[in-house]
Amino acid sequence: MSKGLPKRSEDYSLWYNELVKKADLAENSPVRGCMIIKPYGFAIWEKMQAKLDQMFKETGHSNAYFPIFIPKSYLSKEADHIEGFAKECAVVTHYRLKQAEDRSGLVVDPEAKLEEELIIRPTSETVIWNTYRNWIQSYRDLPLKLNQWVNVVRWEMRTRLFLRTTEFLWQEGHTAHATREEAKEETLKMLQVYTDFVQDYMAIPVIQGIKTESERFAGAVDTYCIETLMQDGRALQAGTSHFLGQNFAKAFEVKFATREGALEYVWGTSWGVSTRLMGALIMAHSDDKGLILPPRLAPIQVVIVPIFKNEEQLEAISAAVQGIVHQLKERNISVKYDDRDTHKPGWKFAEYELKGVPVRIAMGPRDLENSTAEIARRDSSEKQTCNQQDIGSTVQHMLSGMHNSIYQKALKFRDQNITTVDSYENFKEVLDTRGGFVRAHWDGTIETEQRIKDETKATIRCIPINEEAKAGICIYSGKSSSQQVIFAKAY
RNA sequence: CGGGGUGUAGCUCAGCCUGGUAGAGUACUGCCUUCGGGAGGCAGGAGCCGAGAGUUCGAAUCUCUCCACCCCGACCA
Repeated sequence: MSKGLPKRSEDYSLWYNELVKKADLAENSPVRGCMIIKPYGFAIWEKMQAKLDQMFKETGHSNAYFPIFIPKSYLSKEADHIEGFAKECAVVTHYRLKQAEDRSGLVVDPEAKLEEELIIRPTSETVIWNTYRNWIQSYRDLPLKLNQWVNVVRWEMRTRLFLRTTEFLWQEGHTAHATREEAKEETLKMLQVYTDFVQDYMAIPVIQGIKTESERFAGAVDTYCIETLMQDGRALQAGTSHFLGQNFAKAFEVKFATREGALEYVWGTSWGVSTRLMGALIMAHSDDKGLILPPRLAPIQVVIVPIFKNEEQLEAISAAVQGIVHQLKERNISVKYDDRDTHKPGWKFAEYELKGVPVRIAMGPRDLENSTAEIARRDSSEKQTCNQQDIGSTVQHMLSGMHNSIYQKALKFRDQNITTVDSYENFKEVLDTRGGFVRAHWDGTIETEQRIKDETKATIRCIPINEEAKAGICIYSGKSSSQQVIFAKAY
C-alpha cells in the first residue's frame, strides 16, 4: 500500500479517484467505463442493499427478476422514453462467434444475426409493463408492487468510478395502482424511504424536490428526487422516484376492470437508487486521511490493533482482547482483531484510517498492566484511554454519537452552502466562488433554464417540495416566478 | 466526434534531445535489528521498453503506420 492521498483542497477530483482505489473500494475494468467492485467496497454496498431491501419489504414490496435483454421494439413504445434512452443503449445483434478464416482469432458469425435485436436494459419499465399487461385484469390485482436488484447499462461518454459508470448496480421499483392518488402517494412514500435511508444510515442530509421538465425521467409525469451536496460544493442526485401517470399503461395497453366494471388504464410509479450512492458516501464525509464511514454502514465498525514486541506479549494481549471482542459482539458491533505480525501498528493505524473504520482500539503492554485500552474515533481523531470492562458501552455510545456527529457536520456544511440570490450577477458570482446550492427565482421556462445552464454550467437540481412557495421575479428574465428553485453544478 | 497528452517492472515514473549490456522509488521474497503513528540494513526475483514496418553494424531512443489509454469539450443516475 503506497503512502499518502492527494489533498482535497489541492485536487478534489484526484483525491476522490485515489481514495476509491486506495481504500480498496473499486478499480477500473478492462472494459472502458465499467468497474470492478472490490470486496471491501462491495461489503458497503451489501449493507446498503440489506437495509434498503428491508425498508422496501416493510412498505409492502416484493422482489422479482426480469431479464437483462429487452426486445428493441419494446423501447419504441413510449415516445419520451425512446428519446431519453436510445442514445445510450448497448445492442446485441448476434448470438455466435466463430474462428476467423485466417485463424487469427474469433469473429462475429454473420450467419448468426438476430431477427430482432436486443438491447441491454438501461432500465426495465418496458419489459415490466409489457408483463404487467398479462398480470393485471381487475382492480383486485392492484396494487402490484415489485422491486428488482439488478445491473443496468447506459453507454456513457465520460465515466467515473461509482459516480457514473457504463454498467452499474441498482434497484428499480415498479408499481401499478388503480388510482392516480394512490400512485402519487406511492411515489412520495418511496421518496421518503430514500430520504430516511440517506439521512439515517448514510448520514447525509438531503433536499427533497421535484425535477423540472428537462431533468425529468424520460416517460414520467413527475420526477421527485433527493439532492445532496458534496464537500467540493457540487450537487449529487442520490435517488429518484417517478410518478409515471398512465404513460406506460397506455404504451403497453395495461387496463383493469374497476369495481364498477369500467376499463381503465393503470397508474404507475418507478424509483431507484444505484451504486452512485457509494460515491455520495465517499465524498460527503471523508477527509485527507481517507474514508470516513458512517457506523451503520461500516463493514467493520471496530478494529483492534495489538502492540507487541514478541510472541509472549502478543499472547497476553490476545487473551485480554478476547474479552473486549465478546463485549462488542454482545452488542452486535462488528469487530476485527488484526493480530498480523506482518505489519507494524503504525502501518495498521494508517490503513484502517484510509478504510474509514469508525473506531480503533489499540492495546499494548502498558494497557495490559493497567487493564485499559486506547480508543480512537475516526471522524474526530480523538483518542481516550478506557478501562477494559467499560469498552462495550463506551464504543456503543461512541458509534451512535459518531453517526449524529457526521450527520450534523454534513448538515451544517450543506446549510452554510445554500445561498439565496436575487440577481443574476450575484448568482454567477456565488457559483464561481463558493459553489453549493443556489436558491433563486426562475420563471419556469425551459428556455431560461437552458440559457442559465449554457452560461454557467449550473442546472436546476430541483424545485424543493418542503418550502413555502413565495412569488418573486426570475433572476434571468425578470419575469414573474412562483417559487424559488435550487441551482447547482452537479455530478 | 473535435483539441491536447501518455504508452518502459504489479504501481508511479526516469532514460529518448545526442542510438552502444534496461534504470529508480514503491510493492514483492528471504534474513537480521525493530514494534505506542505508514521502521532500518543486507540480499534477491521481477520487463517482447504498446504493436508493426523502416533507417542502421547496432533502436526504448531516429522515421512512418497502426492500436490503446488518459485529460478537456458535446450526452447523462
